[in-house]
Amino acid sequence: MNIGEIARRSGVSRSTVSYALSGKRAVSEATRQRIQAVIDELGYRPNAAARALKEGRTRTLGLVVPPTRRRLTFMQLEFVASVMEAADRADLDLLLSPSRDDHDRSFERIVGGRRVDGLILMEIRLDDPRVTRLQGLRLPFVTIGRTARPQGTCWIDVDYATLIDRCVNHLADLGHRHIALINRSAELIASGYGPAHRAREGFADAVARRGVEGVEFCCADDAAAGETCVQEILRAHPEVTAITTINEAALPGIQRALEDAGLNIPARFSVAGVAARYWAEQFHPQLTAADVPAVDMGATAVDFLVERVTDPDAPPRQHLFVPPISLRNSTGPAPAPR
Amino acid sequence: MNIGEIARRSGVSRSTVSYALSGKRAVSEATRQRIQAVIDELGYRPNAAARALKEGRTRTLGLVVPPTRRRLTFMQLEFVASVMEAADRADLDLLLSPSRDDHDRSFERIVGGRRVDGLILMEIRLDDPRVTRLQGLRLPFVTIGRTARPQGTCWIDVDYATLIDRCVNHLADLGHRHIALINRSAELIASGYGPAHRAREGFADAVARRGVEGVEFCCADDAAAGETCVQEILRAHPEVTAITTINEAALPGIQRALEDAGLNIPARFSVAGVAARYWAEQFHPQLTAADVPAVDMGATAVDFLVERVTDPDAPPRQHLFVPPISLRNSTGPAPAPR
DNA sequence: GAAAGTAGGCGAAACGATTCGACTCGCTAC
DNA sequence: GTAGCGAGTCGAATCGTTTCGCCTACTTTC
Repeated sequence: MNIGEIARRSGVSRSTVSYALSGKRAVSEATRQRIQAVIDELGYRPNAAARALKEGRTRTLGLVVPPTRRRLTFMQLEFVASVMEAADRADLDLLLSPSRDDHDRSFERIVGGRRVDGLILMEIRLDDPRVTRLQGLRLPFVTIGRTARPQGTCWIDVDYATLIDRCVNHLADLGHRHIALINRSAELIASGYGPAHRAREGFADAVARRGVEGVEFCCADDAAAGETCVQEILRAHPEVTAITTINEAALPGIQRALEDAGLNIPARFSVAGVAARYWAEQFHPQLTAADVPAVDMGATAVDFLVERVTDPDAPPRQHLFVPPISLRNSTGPAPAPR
Repeated sequence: MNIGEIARRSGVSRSTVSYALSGKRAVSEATRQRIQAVIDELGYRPNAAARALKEGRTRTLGLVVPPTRRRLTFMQLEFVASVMEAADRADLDLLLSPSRDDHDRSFERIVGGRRVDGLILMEIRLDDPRVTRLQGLRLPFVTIGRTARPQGTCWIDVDYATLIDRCVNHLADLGHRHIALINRSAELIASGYGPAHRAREGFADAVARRGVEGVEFCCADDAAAGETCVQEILRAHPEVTAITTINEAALPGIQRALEDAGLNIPARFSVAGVAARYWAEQFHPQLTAADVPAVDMGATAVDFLVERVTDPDAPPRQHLFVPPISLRNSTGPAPAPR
């Protein structure tokens, strides 16, 4: 069921069929219709491999996701889903690669075998081997998150520093004087994970500027860790009346620990974070949070990448998302000191 | 950077390079090493499109996931992740397609363009157009879930009927006499979604056999729906003392509504469900549930599919997962009637 | 009415791999 | 001494497209 068969049955040459399909040269309306009729009847679609070979492009994008030993966060999940749909809208296929490093098997397969026209990389570290690898290969890519020197590359990112700054300001405005930051895990920070570093910096700056006292805690990405982390905070820093966090996965545990400690939210304790909107709304009370626009981000990443694929010499585009804080029900005035 | 370049630089023909790489014919150790040295130096990897064209197979699997307007459940997410890793282990690439129907663009692209050697289909309906389409095309596939007549096809599924049966039995053993089933959404049931239908049947059979009273409620896949659903149950059926559910996403709302109604779990009310283990453990108290083995399922699906791709004439394999119920802290003896 | 242009079509050469048949050695067996 | 065989290699065909150059008619233009 190839183009030759279509050509034979419609009594024209293979090239005519090709031109009828692509429209790159004139084909008389009569033959075009004849060809189309045969194609419809036989349900022909050009073979992707042959086309890729000839054209030198695969019409496929790659999405490099972190291997799931560490579970995906809701934000990441939403992002993956939105990339999938954006690629679909652009009539591009999406190849998934679970890789953290440039030597991982699937990364090697996809990049070495030239299976994709461009790549979207998630979970970028400040110093990321995949980025340097791809730069050497002149394979277009967009990173979600920035490396330490992001000037020449194409990226989108969430401005965690500013978001945490806003959370701190919001809490300080409400009268809180002792605020804790629940960051991501210590390993993640040690591995140079940008958002965790930038949240840390934003927090330090904000508490300094507002003259409030801030303490930072690292916390693994799950509810149990969130629970023990809050217990630890309450024990070591009983003066703390508000928490801000970028650790989505810890939220259920944070909430539970506060509840168990009898600290009603928001009357006795406030929580303000950065999270996917859906996730923030699952909480009780619903979480005052900067809603990370994962869906927009996915669409933007695909847009940037497509642009880069079609015109590799265009200056790389970059976008920093700074979503506003949605005021919900988890923050309130600081309780009167006892 | 193609095989011809490698051949030129190592002073042999292209075919010799190919044989040196594949080992399908003898190549003297000396030339093999010479070729390998050139390859290592230049970092050559065979072009996937050319290879696919010649070999007639793409070394790629397709995973058809439901479009995300309706959000993926945790179980589905875990499944996708595990398929991704299993494919990677088998040295196969994974193409993602967000399609519900056989006419969806990406389904058409992937299937029509012969981009994959086989497909894994999620969210199978009892009567699914994609299945009939693929059967006509002789393209290997594995379904997650079964159609109404699954005899000739290759599938894996979770035995929701039996699991709900076990939940009901567990609750009945604890003395509960009025049990509610919180099923998935009414639309899903109307569209012929197997798990929801089979849960319904399993529930009906089990309550009949145990002689307890059962009521079934449909519920959309989110916390808010779960909350109102429980409120409705408590209003319309105040005699109910236990809930069983396959609706993962509703769990936070179920829990919250019971809490707000002052019904302590498990002292005053019991909940037993079917859920991803991680999700079940996030609850408070942790949920007594049949832990759906999403990771095993992903690996099995890939195994079955690979087997079918390599030997299309082998009888199609099938597997019904019946995970045991993990007793956690959300079920207890029925409260004494007031 | 010849030159020039255009619409419509065809054939063949790519793209980069794999694989089949054929060829040349050197060795063994009779 | 020659037939047979296996190891090692090469050339050419092939997979299914796209695209370039060329060719033929037919129209237009002066």
